[in-house]
Amino acid sequence: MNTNLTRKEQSHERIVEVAARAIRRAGYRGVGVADIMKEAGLTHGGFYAHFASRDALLVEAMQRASRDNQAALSQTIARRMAKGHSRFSALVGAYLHDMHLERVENGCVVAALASEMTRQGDAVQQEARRRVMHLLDFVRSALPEGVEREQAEVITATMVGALQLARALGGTTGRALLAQTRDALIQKHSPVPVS
Amino acid sequence: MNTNLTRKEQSHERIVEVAARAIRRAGYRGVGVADIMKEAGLTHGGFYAHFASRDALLVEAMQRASRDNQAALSQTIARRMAKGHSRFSALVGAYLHDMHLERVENGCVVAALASEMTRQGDAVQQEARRRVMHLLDFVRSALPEGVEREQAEVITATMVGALQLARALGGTTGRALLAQTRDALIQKHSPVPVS
DNA sequence: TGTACATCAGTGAACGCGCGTTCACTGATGTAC
DNA sequence: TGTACATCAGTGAACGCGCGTTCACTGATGTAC
Repeated sequence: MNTNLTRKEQSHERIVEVAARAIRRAGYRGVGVADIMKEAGLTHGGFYAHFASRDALLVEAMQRASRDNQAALSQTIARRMAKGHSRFSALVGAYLHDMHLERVENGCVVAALASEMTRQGDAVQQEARRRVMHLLDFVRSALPEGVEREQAEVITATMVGALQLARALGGTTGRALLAQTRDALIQKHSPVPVS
Repeated sequence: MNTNLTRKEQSHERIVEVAARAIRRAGYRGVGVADIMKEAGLTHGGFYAHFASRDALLVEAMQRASRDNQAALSQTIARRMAKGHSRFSALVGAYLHDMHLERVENGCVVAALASEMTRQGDAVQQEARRRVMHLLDFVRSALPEGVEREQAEVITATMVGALQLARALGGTTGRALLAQTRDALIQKHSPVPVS
């Protein structure tokens, strides 16, 4: 943790970090202000010295969740590329990894919250749009040569949908759906078509 | 409405119907028991003469939403097939219709609630799994000849994900993502490959 | 056909609980001289 | 270096509100004779 930060800035960071995990685990409405503050080692009264409202925290938490997740994905992708994977198959393998079935709180914020996004206040919805756009950019930048840029939208939809359905199904069925989707995406967009 | 039903059964049906729309519009936690009863023309006190708990209503509401939506989809698909579409392109066109961007409350219950499913009580989660399985069956039964049955999982994931992302993005961007996904799915699984 | 009673379906007040937000206060940290 | 004071960051009680659930009661419907 950066020690150049004020005592208050450190608390702020801690609250946002806790919230970034909490909203992915429990949903936008799943965890209260008091719980988040407690998990950050504080009491709930101080909350409004840090944020204008609960929604303001949600906005920062989404940014943080998105940043952390894409950093983690980038690392995994780099590792896989070092082992000989293409950038694209590394992305698909990392995003649709079995680990993300259980560990929702460390995963993609879009997949964790997609169906709730349209039901939030204006500020949260606006940030949600940005997070979706950002995910689209991330996928777009990993597309193989020769694949139309617009395919990023379809691929992202497929990955987000697959992760959600696999989580909802759970168990063996869920893992099978995830594996099926991984294979289909990688095969379809592999540089050398199998025909 | 079936007149063979008791007065009480008619009320029950009405409550479930209202709830089936409410959960898709506002999420599992978005509408209270009192609101639902009011919209059904009743007062909240009578609720527990109809359901053991709020969760019990959610289970019935999901079944109802699923049934209603698949009936509507089937009709639309039949109309499109009569105009010369293949069953599969009729399904994709119906499911990913622009209309469903706004009209969440009449749309697919899985797309409306996917990311919230893992956060519900046991009974609701179990019913959610059934709804996902049912949607997979529905898509599977519309696959073109020669397409592997397992592709239903990938196609369903793509459609559910696309609808959610398009809703979250909203406006022109959302409609573009939806159109892109429609085209890609229909082209990929068209009986005569364009190559 | 009419009367007396039982059952049914729904009413509305109330309870307990949790939540977002506010606020007067406290102890720690930083600053001026 | 030490003292006096201001500012900062956080505390914890309290408020208002909405929600799921319970329950004693009421008016309507059905049934027995």
